[in-house]
Amino acid sequence: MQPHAIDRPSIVACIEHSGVFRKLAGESRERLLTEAFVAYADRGEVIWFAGSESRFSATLASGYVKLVRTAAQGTAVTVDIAGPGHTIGLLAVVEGHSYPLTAIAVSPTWYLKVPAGLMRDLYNSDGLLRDEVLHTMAPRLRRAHDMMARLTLGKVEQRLASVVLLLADSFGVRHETGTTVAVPLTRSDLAEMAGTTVETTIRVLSRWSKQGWVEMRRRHLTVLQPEALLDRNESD
Amino acid sequence: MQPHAIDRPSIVACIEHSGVFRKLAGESRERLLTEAFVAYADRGEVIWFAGSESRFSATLASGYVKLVRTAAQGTAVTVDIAGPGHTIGLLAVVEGHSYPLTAIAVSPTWYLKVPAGLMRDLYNSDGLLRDEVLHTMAPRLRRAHDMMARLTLGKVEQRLASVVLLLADSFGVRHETGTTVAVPLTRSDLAEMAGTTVETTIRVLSRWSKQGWVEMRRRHLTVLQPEALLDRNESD
DNA sequence: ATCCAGATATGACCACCGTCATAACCAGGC
DNA sequence: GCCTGGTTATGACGGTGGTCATATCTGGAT
Repeated sequence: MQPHAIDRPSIVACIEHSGVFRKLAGESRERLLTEAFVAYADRGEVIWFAGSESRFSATLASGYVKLVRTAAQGTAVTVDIAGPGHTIGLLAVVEGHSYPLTAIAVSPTWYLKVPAGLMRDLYNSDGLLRDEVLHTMAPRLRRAHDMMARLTLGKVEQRLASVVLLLADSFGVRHETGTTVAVPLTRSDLAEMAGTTVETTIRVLSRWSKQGWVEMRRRHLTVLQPEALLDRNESD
Repeated sequence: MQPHAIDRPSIVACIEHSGVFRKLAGESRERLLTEAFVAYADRGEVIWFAGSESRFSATLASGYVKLVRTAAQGTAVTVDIAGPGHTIGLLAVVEGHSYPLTAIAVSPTWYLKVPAGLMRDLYNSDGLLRDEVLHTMAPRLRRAHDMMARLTLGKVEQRLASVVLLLADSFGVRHETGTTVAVPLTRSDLAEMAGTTVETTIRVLSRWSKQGWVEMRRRHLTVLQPEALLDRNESD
């Protein structure tokens, strides 16, 4: 059907690639296998809206999801990105709150849908899972603080450099010439993350492109000289 | 000695006011009482530096602490503020990492110093404590995402309004005329949080003051008309 | 094939705000 | 008392980057 869509993964495959569920065994694993199910979201599709009741968590098997905060006027800010192996909506489900952020697929995405009730049971009964949950939260909090710092301080070009480097670091595929960001993000997405406009983002990126620091194709970004981008942060 | 310093609290008092330790009982509580100890930090004193090995967590009894990220050039950004009852350094200690942020007291502060070894023992043995840790992390992550969004989007005045409202919300003391922020923050501190300069912060605040929206004394800020500040976010 | 929406690209204008300079003010130390 | 360092305050100037306008390019749908 969808030319770019990867084949539907099995539940076992979802579990095996997941940071949170991988080590799970015994009855917990059994329940996951029977009560959780695989779902699909197309590019641009909303998996859940901020403010809605949390009914399930999503463990990504393939594809990428952006977590967006929408302000009153409609302006949106992407505060985090999740990729294969990551689980989103975990805190909301465990704590019984509504989702704080809107989750939108940025590429065709297969994921494991774990109902809230099941997730809460597993969390309460399985000590191992609790540890794993904490271990996934810690880096996210650190990343959030990190980005906060980078976003507040400095000029737009530095902020964009930070965003691009973070993306290359978190979701980069390395090859001889450089590192390609695996997430198919538009300039508009990047702008949302760096807190600037599409126009400025385009301007900065094409400047970098002319310098030979990055290479761009539609929705694809390759970092050729990360040092050059790093320099953009230090200077000034 | 210090005229502004509040009297040294007892260990029991620290535990009772703490979100994390309050419910602790039995052996866990015993160990806390014998192995943890009360410490003091003066205004401006560094409790720990980012990057240093995490040797203890700090549970605040009185006073306020800012958590700061320092960039390469020396510019600092305040990413979070902790008040009485809050525990900081928890994740670093439990996960065995070094502190990700620098902790600086913004007012005379009494706190409970819990050694890393003890904290890890308690965390591993006491299921209740694990839950509490997660419950303290969740709002912090949400707050971080919230601030990220507010900081990226919009003009400086809006960002400052967000910061001030958040402070009034988290640490405000309400009385007839308005809400006073209990944390003794300088304009420079506010600037660090909003990602702007001291000068701009002063200009904006004195504009608000002339409008009668806020009232200022040295290191003290009272919000008189929160709606007016909220409007600053919506408009434009 | 054609059409269309979304993505990419570039230019002109000017408001906002960061930088620098200068000064008054306040608290604490001696 | 005086002096010192931190905080608050205000003005002038210039550049960054947001806004608007316009145009081309690409991929997917029919």
